[in-house]
Amino acid sequence: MNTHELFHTLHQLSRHLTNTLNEALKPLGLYGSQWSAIFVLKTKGFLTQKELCDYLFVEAPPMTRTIQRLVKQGYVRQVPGKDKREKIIQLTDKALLEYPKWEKTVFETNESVLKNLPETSQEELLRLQKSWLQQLK
Amino acid sequence: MNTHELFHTLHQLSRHLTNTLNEALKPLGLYGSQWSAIFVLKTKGFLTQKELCDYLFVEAPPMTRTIQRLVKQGYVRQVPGKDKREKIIQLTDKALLEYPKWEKTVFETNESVLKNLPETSQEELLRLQKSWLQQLK
DNA sequence: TTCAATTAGTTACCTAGGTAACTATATTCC
DNA sequence: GGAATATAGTTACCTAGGTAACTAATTGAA
Repeated sequence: MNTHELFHTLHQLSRHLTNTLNEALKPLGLYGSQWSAIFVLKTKGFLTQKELCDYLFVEAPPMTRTIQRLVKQGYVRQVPGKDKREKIIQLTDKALLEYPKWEKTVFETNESVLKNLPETSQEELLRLQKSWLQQLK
Repeated sequence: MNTHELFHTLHQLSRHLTNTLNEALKPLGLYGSQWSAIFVLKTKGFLTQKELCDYLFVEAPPMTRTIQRLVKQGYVRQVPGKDKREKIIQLTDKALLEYPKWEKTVFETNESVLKNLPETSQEELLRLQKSWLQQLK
């Protein structure tokens, strides 16, 4: 098995998709890292920063930065938790208003990079990736 | 098809593997980006910086940094080309001497993260990734 | 109960990789 | 041949994400 090629193509795919997403989000004034946090917050309602980190498997410092940017743009609110160390994060009305446009853009971008990959391949790829990722944790 | 999950797991896999590789290379005094350049130089002999960029699908500025670090460590030499804008990059004897150890470390790291993923899955994954990547270019 | 250990979040600084703007050399076209 | 254009590489600066060291709050144990 050519493990080198496997890692190399995976790395390139990831970079390519990140770049494509960032380019699509640029006119909306968002970055990919912000979108990933927004997406989780939209589906989960509200979370502490720690929970957001755990969910996205990202360390705390980059998450602090992402959230501070979102706060500055008025898309996210930080509410102190019962445990006063915690900050509970939630989307603002402004964000909820913009959300459908963001989601549409991301969805269309995803579709466009997948349009030549058969549906069965997409599903097989997802299955293999999930299985691999699970074994790594 | 859940495109979001597909991109999310791909991104996480890529990050996880990058981190694992960097951790394994740390005691050798190398970073992953340096290894990827070294690997290409070892298999191709010598290349201009431009050719290295094209091969790794990386922009010129990060490649400049990677090479400058390798030059500083004495693992790489920059020779002016016939076209005086170009710099031809080649591994030094010092690098060639260390190479087997580096390769062994990387190989073992790759094996360790793949050990629970069946060979057939690995091959299928590589096939799907290559096919997808090809369609994106 | 008080003092040590743990935890949530921040700050500072590192690598990876991207764009924009620049320099210096090559190429093209009149 | 000389001016415009293209190309290789560098520099400056941006985001993404990592570790180490720190603060403040909480938990646990003597």
